[in-house]
Amino acid sequence: MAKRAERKGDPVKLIGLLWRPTVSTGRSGLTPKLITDAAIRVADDEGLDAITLRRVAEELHVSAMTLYPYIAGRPELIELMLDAVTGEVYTGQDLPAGRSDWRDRVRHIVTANWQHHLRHPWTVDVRPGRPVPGPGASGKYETELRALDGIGLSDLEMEHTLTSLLATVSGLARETVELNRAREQSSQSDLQWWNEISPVLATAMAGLDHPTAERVSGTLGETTGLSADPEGALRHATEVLVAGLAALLEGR
Amino acid sequence: MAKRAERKGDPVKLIGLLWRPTVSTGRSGLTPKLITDAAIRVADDEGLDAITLRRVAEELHVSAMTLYPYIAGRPELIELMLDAVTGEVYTGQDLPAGRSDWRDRVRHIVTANWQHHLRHPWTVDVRPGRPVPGPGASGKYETELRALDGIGLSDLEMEHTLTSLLATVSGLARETVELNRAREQSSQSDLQWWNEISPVLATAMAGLDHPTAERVSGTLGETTGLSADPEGALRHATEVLVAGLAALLEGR
DNA sequence: ACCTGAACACCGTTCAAGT
DNA sequence: ACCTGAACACCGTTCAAGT
Repeated sequence: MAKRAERKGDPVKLIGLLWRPTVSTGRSGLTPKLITDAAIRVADDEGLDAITLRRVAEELHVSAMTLYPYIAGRPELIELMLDAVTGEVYTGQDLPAGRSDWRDRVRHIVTANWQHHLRHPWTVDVRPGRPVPGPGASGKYETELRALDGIGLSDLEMEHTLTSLLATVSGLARETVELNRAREQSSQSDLQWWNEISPVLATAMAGLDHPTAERVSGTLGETTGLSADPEGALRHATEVLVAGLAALLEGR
Repeated sequence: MAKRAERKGDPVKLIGLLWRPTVSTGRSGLTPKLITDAAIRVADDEGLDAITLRRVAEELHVSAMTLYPYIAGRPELIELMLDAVTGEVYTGQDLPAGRSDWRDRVRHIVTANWQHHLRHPWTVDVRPGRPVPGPGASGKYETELRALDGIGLSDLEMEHTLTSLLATVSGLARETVELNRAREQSSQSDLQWWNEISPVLATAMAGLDHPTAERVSGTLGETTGLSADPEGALRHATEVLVAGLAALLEGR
């Protein structure tokens, strides 16, 4: 486990794999791309923890050690997986830059990234590192910056807006994904869960007074039926961001 | 690894541990709190991956198996660690609700949480699950909601504002933390790193045209000397949020 | 009654041995 | 030249054995 995190990996080698994924080096017919696609299937179904070289190799009917010459190691494989799905965030739908109103372009970036994380839940579990740009991430970055270009923001403001926007989306997607996982694992709705917890919690918290928290989470539960509402938070955050950018641009 | 994620853990037991951490069950003198504090020291220095029961037990001069009766298991220990540091986000500084301008209260929440994540970098690596409220998280939630109370937002808007705000901070802190880790591990500055990568990358990307991305990351590099700037993105996002909330409130 | 050693079923990765 | 089995140094957790 500790060992996993320690190996550094060679960025130059990774770039080669990212940009030339169909070059085969062996006689088994394997390519980085074939391995990556198989791994994405496994991760979509079983989560990032299921991505072990033994498990992916099994999927491809080879031994785990066969994979090493093609993908260098586990961290590199995950980078390859991430870049592959990142490149598909806008496939099958129109590009954000196509919308005439910049507000709609911002909203489109938000929903496309949200759907992307829910389609590939493991993406919220991947630790970011020093970004080594692959074709997928590069193309997405260009697509999204274009949607923010020409509306009156400076280059730096465009970069900061996009970076923070994507951090908000992925942070809230992470909460949603893990909540869904918890719901599945316990096969309990939020209400059932709460009913099991609350008597114990009431005893534990006896004497403590958190009036604001009680009022607000009471309202949340009554309005949404949920104990936490990251998706609602994202809708709200998107509109606040749009209003804030508009105010910023108007003041010029 | 897969096994780690699979064990569910008993929430009722966890609540007991969270709220009565100094109850000792054995003759070794250990308590959940002592174990938790030792684990936090290890994690602050060596990261979340270093939190193995063997490693924590070594710190306390007992065997790994001794810990089980006190902390139930690794996932529960991490929850205990997280709640403990969460309770200290505002210790040693004034509470956000003390500021007279709500804008300053929002900014205070942002900086306190940012510093918290940088002080305990492992916090950005903990997977959120179904939240089991401990004393630390409950107190912080009350503190932060109070800072947003009475400025004209509905209960639901307060909740959504806080949730999205914290997701943005932790998402950007996560990027910063992992960037710092990568910089330490490679002992390379962003510039050195870039000089090693860019010739290989230029060859790989030959023929591809990403004019907006090139222009914007060029500006970012020239202005900040960095290849990525999550901290700047947070400053920008905070001001946009404040402006957006102000616009929302004015329209009423 | 509490503590712990050995054991189980996993990991990523290396390296020598097979084909 | 490519593929792979055994081995190494780890995990979390269980359970029977020790004190």
